[in-house]
Formats: sequence, structure tokens, C-alpha cells
Amino acid sequence: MEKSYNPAEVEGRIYDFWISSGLYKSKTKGSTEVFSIVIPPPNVTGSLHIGHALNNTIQDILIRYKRMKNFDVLWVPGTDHAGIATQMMVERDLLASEGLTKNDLGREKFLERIWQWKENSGNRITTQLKRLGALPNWEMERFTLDEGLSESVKKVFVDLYSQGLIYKDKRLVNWDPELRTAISDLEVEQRETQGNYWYIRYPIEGHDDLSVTVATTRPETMLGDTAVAVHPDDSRYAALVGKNVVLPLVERKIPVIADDYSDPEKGTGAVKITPGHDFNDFEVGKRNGLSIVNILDERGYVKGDVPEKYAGLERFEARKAIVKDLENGGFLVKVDQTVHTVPYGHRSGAVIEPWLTTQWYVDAQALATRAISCVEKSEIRFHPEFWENTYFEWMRNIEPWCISRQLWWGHRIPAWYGPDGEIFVSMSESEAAERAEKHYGKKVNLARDPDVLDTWFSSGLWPFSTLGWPQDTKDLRHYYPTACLVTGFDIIFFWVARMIMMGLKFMKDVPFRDVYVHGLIRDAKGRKMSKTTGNVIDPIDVIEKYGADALRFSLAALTTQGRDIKLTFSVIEGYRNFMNKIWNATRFVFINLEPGLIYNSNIDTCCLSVSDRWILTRQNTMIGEVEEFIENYEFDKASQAIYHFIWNDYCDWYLEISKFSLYGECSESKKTTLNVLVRVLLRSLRVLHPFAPYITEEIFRIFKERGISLHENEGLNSKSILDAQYPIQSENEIFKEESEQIELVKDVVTGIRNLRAIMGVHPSEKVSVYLNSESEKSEDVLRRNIKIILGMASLSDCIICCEDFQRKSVTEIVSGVEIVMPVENLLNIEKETSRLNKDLTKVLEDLKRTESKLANSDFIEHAPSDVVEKEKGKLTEFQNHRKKLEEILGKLSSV
RNA sequence: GGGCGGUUAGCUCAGCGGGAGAGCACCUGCCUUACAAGCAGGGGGUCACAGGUUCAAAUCCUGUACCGCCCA
Repeated sequence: MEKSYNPAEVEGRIYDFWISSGLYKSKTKGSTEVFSIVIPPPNVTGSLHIGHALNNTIQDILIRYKRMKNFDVLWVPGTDHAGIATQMMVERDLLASEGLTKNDLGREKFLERIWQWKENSGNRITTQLKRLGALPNWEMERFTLDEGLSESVKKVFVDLYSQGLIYKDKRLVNWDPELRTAISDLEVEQRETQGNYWYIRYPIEGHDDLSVTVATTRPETMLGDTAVAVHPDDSRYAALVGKNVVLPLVERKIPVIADDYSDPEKGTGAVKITPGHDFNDFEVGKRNGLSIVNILDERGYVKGDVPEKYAGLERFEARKAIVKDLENGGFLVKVDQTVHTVPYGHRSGAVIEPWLTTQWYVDAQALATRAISCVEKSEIRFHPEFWENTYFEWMRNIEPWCISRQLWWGHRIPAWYGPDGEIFVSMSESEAAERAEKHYGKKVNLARDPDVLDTWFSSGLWPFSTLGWPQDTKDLRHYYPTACLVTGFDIIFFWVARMIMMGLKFMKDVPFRDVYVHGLIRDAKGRKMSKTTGNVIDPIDVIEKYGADALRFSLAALTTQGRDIKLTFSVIEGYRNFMNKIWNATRFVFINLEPGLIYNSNIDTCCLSVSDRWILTRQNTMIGEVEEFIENYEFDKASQAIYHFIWNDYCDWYLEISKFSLYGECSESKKTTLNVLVRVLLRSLRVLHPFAPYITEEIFRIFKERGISLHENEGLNSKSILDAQYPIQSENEIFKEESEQIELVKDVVTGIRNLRAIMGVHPSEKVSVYLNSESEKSEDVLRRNIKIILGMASLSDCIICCEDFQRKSVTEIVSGVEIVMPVENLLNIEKETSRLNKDLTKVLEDLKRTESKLANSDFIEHAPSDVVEKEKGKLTEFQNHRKKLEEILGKLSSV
């Protein structure tokens, strides 16, 4: 074995092995329980970012863990066509490379281009997932625009339409003038923006001296004003209600109306109403029967029933012109600076315009009822639970979902129009034609709806469309509902909620039982990672530098419940070191193994030493904890438990203690030690495997290669560690008594080492100490483990006795044991006195607190008896400690 | 404006009713043949603030301040 672990040499080879040996396939034989996950499909043309790394690491941990627990696991991989994002990219590329627009190419040619683009970049994201060590069932890989998935999309659309849950409606939508498509509420980002409040005076018709002043952040929309609203109770304006104002520049006469939408406290208390370009105003217009004037085209240029002067101006150019003209005309009262929220397109970054169009909608409210109750009834559980609130909040106030997009890349809406606009929604064109013929009594030409569906519409079907729906497949029956969905909180609305609605509607069952919501990864300063900030950590770079296992372990360790993750290289480096530690612990074991020997890991309990029993106890405790933590999605705690066990228990103590046996004379003892070393190592590797699959598989392989054989083997007859059983806590390997003994020994050793350090004793120099305890039991423990103490503390001699010393010495008291180290001439009495006084102060504080507790009758009465007993134990301990310290200090003062 | 999270060691975060913890950073000493990507030892905290509940509060409740996110 190399002296340090080299992930770059190992990872590719191991991943190929997993693929070539078919380990990614589901293990259906002998498994009774099923565990399935569908991947949150990344953008097919995208590349793996650190968020994907986190998301997929967690899924891979779950899948590997459950597989080793003998579940029939399925992890469905796949990608998303990402309608807007992908089309935007290809359009940009087309323009840059050939100076062409999509319209120059035409729909079909353009779509060919996108497919080509997808083919070129389509493998990148999956290749990157493989580098991370993710092992989904690649045979099941899906793409949202696959034939099968397209069938499900059509089927869902047709069914929902026939039930009236999908409908066409003309209303305001969020319109992206740059992409020239409608987008959903969720794709709009409200940003606080520095802007102006323009106060504009609207003269009252027929009264030269009367006017009403309105305030607006979007003056150009005045071209579309069809009323001015004041509050019904606002006495300032009561007289004006029913009169008309003359819209400046436009000269249109529009009414002053009373509507409580107007807030008397805000601005002037009078508000201009533009039903064609503002969501609130649209509602006001509906209530008051106002007409709608559309003043913009799909690019955001002024057009329609407006003064000729402004027609054809871009919206912000129009704003400038209008403000200028208002000022010249004496209509501009004042301009205040203000911070207000402006809607921006999530993808394009363009300012969104509310725009009146006809679009397709899903009646989300109708689907939400059951989606809410299934979470209320805990048929689906969020982890951490508080995300339920976010979910409920949104679901209970859900708006109709606009699903049509004026794009070409995506699932084309399966609706055909007859010559008179009659709609035929069908699974196919021929079916539509058939129905049209019946309807009209003759053959007619049908035109298909040009638009495509929101990408999330197809993603919403993902948990069942990927399993074959609408066909009644074996996979669907077997793996639906999935066990768990792993996702970031940013797509709870976009995706999680919609999958729940769709799953309940079409599968009559929830799509998953658990939703594990992880945080978002941020940089060291807590900022979102973005290309523009330049603070992006590329997971592939990390993997190349530190190895995939180090990255995975870091992500798992940092994933605390419900918090964002601040990722820094120093953390990853730390876990890279951990991998190297494991590697070297393995090297140590191999160095000591004797070839050809048969190791029996089915250890005969009676041969075990105290330290053997201790490490087995520690390991079994750890195994139980890790199991519980993983089941609760507490990956941070699980990884910490493993880390602590391997590094601090196994390497720092057991491995060091084992040397006394390995380098000793007794071959029986040596054999037992090796058995325990091997057993604990192999079990640790299996516990660790879901978190660090590469290094554990590699070490496992080396074990097999070296021909290490064990009677009751540690899964070594499996071809992969992934096919070995996950360790389970073994009650008969928990030795409480011996475990406590070693903890005492450890404390004493640390105490001695501390004295050595204080006195500057060179590590190689052997010294002698006296150990003095008033407890016979402790004394007995120390006597029986004297070899460990001698070795671990580098002692020449260790005398356990109760005798009184008169020699110059330094002292430490740990766990009731007085450690006395004679130092003869080296003693600095002042320093030692001050050190011990510091200890004494602490003990006196502890003692005082305990005494006052026990003196409190309320405490004795109310506290549980075990707490009271514990407190009494502490009292004795502190009293002894105090007594000893005072004796030592007394002696020091007389030296 | 409404909702959700957070405030614990220099930094990142655990702990969430009974003696303040980890990793990193820091200080001291060690190249002790598994590992210097290491070993040993150590220092460091009125657990944001103010009330309350309780025999007992970092932990539960209320309020305040500040930070972050989501929705208007």
C-alpha cells in the first residue's frame, strides 16, 4: 500500500468496477423491503454544481445504506429539459455563432438544433455524477422529453382538461418581454429597487381649477389608465367621485371611482387604475366594470390606443418621454425617491410586465385540498418538520398555475383548434381530427396550439412517469410511492408541491413518504455562490484535489438540520486527512497481519482483553447511533459518530494499545488482537461505505486481494463492499464494565501525559509515577491494566499504593485517582502551587453548587431520585478531590 | 406588513430541562517505523438582551434587539 491515500488513482477504477459488475442494478433477490428514490432531475445541458453534489451525495448515502441493509433499492436517475434556460442558451449561441434568430431557422430546424445541443452536453452532468460516486440505476435513466414521459404529460393534460381542471383563460400574466413568454408567479423574483415616485396631476373634467394628484412608480402606464380610485371613506375626495378626469397627454376621460383598494395613507390617497398592466388594478377594474387598455406589445414596446408620439417606443424610453412631457405640460407635481419592489424574470433578468393574454391554467386550488391534508395527516413528513409551514402557507393561498409558455423547447400542448376556434384536446392529432370531423360533420383543417408546457408540469409527474405510468408497469407497482425525496427548500413550491398534487391525483397515493429538505451551499462568508461573484466552488475541482470521498464526507458532516451550509476548503481538507487516516490505519493492520493466517472474526469472547472489549463496545454503540441518525436524516451526526470512533477511539487508543500485544511475546494474545483489529476495521469500513464509497471499496478490495480469510467473514466473500451486510449493533459485544475501566485508564494516562508536558519531559524519556486512589475498585482496575498505563504514558515504573510521599513531586487528580510524579530537583513550587490552586478554585465552586442543591429541600422532594443520587455521588467526589488538593498544597508549602 | 429560521469558544457549528461540546484556528512539546495530510498536551465561552415558568433554564414561555430567508 502507498504511504498515503491517492483518490485520483482509485476512483475511476472503482467506479468502472461498480458499473461492470452491475452493482447499480436493483437487488431484487432475497430482499423483502423496498426503498426507492427519484433524483431531482438536473438540467440536461447543465453541469454539476456544488448543490447537486450535496443533493446527490445524500441520496447516494441513503441508497447505499439501504442496499447494504438488504433492501430492494431503486434510485432513478435522469435529467430535465429545462425549457426556458435551454432555449435561451441555444438562441444565444445561434445568434453569436451565425447571427440567426430562432425564427430565421423555423420551429423544426430550431428544435433540431436544441436536440443537437442536448446530445453534445447531455452526458456531462451524468459523467460528473459518476465522479461523485453516485450510483443510481443507470438502466432506468430518464429524460423529461423521452417518448414515455411525453405520453404521461399528454395523458395528464388531456385528463385534467376533460375534468375542467385545465382551462384557457384571458387574464394578466407575468410576461417576460425579453423571452417573450408568460412565466409563472414562482419564476418572478421580487427585488427591492431604488426608484422614483412620480406625482402626477390629473385635471377634473369641466373644472379648470380642480384636479386630483396620483403617485406612481411606473408613469408610462398612465397611457393605459381607465380610472382614478379613492377610498370610499376618504372625505377629501368624496366630492370628486363620479366625476371624470382628463388623462394628461392622452386626453381620455376616465372616471373617479370609490374603491377601498385605495389606501388613504399611501401617497395622495388617490391611485391611478391601469387594469391592463397591474394585477391589483385588474381586480379593481373587474369590480368596477372598467375597460382595459393594452399599451404594450410582446416585446414591451408601446403600441395600441395611445398617442402616436409614444407608439413604438421601448417601455423605458416611453417612461422618459412621458415624464418629460408631463413636466412640460405642468402635470408633474413632484418626484420622490423611493425603494420599491420590482418584478424581474428569474431567468432573463428582465423587468416583468403584467400583460393581458390568453394562457392555459391548472386549477391548482382544486388539487391542493388533498395535497394539504396528506401532509396534515403525516402521510408525507417533512424533515426538518418546520418546512411544513412553508408548504402549507403556499398551498393554502395557491393561485391558478399558468402552464403555457411561448417557447418551442418542451412538451407541446396537445390542443388543436378548428376554423372557428373550437378546441380539441387529444392524445394525438389523428384523434383530434376524428373528433373535429364528428363535431363539424366534415373534415376540417386543424391548427395545433403553438405553445409548450411549463417544465415543472412534466417534472411534477416525475415520481410516476419515470416508472412507466400511464402503463401499469411492474416497476410502478413495486416502487411507487417512493420512500423519500431529497431536495433543497428553494423548490418546495416549484416541484415538491406539484409532485404531491399530481401524485395524489393520478396515482391516488402520495409520491413519497418523506421529504428531506437540505440547506443551500454558500461560500465562507455566507454568500450565495454565483459566477458573477466569482465564489463558485466547482465540485469537480474539489474531487480532483481532495477526492470524492472527502467532498462527500464534508457535505454530509455539514448538513445540519435546516441550515445553509458554509463550505470552505479547510473543512474538506480536514476530511481528506480523515480518509488518509483510515488508509494508514489499514496499512498498520496489514503490516502486522501474517500471510496465510486464518483470521476468525467470530471472536471467542473469553479470550478478549479489557481493551478489546472496550473497542467492541465503543464500535457497537457507534453502529447503533449511526443507524438511528441515518434513519432520522441526521447525516451530520452520523458522520461525526463515525469520524470520532475511527479517529479517536480506534486509531488514537485501540491501535496504540494493540501494539503492546502485537509486539509482545504471547502469540495467542497477538492473534486475538489481530482478529479484533481486523474485525473492527472491516466493520467500520462498512459503516463508512455510504459516506465514503471509494476508499472503503478499495480497502475492501485489497483485503480480498491479499487473501485474508476469516471464518465468519466480514462480507469478504461479496464481490463488493456494497454487497456486504451493513453492520448491526450486537448486544453481546457490549461490555459496560470493561468499557468503564478503559475510560478510567484513559483518564489516568492523559493525566500522566499532562504532568509530563508540564514538566517538559521529553516523549522518549521514561519516568515513574505513583497512583493513589481511595477506591479499592479503581486501584484494582489500575493494577489490572498496568501494562497499558506503562506503555501509553511511557513509564519506567508505576507504583499503585496508598503510601504517603515526602518526595518532591507534581500532582494531578483525575477521576478520583491521584497521580504523583516525582521530579526531584526540577520542581518549581510557585508554579505548581498556582496550578493546583486553580484546580482547587474550580472544585470549590463545584462543591458549593452541589452542596446548595442538596441542602435545598425542594430539590430533594421534586427532582427525580436518580438525579439526587447522582448529585450525592458528585458531592463525595468533589469532597475527596478538595481534600487531596488541600493536602498536596499543604505539603508544597512546607517544602 | 405576514411567516419561518438564527444569535453558544477567534471562525464554522453541535447540544435544546439536571456537571458548557466538536472541527478548524491558536499556544507548547515531539520526524515515537500506520499516518507531519501526523502524535501528545494546553489555553479559550456572564450560551444576544430583559422578564417569566421550574427544585433546576444555553435548553421551555413572553417580549426586545440584531442577522438571514420566503411571501405580500
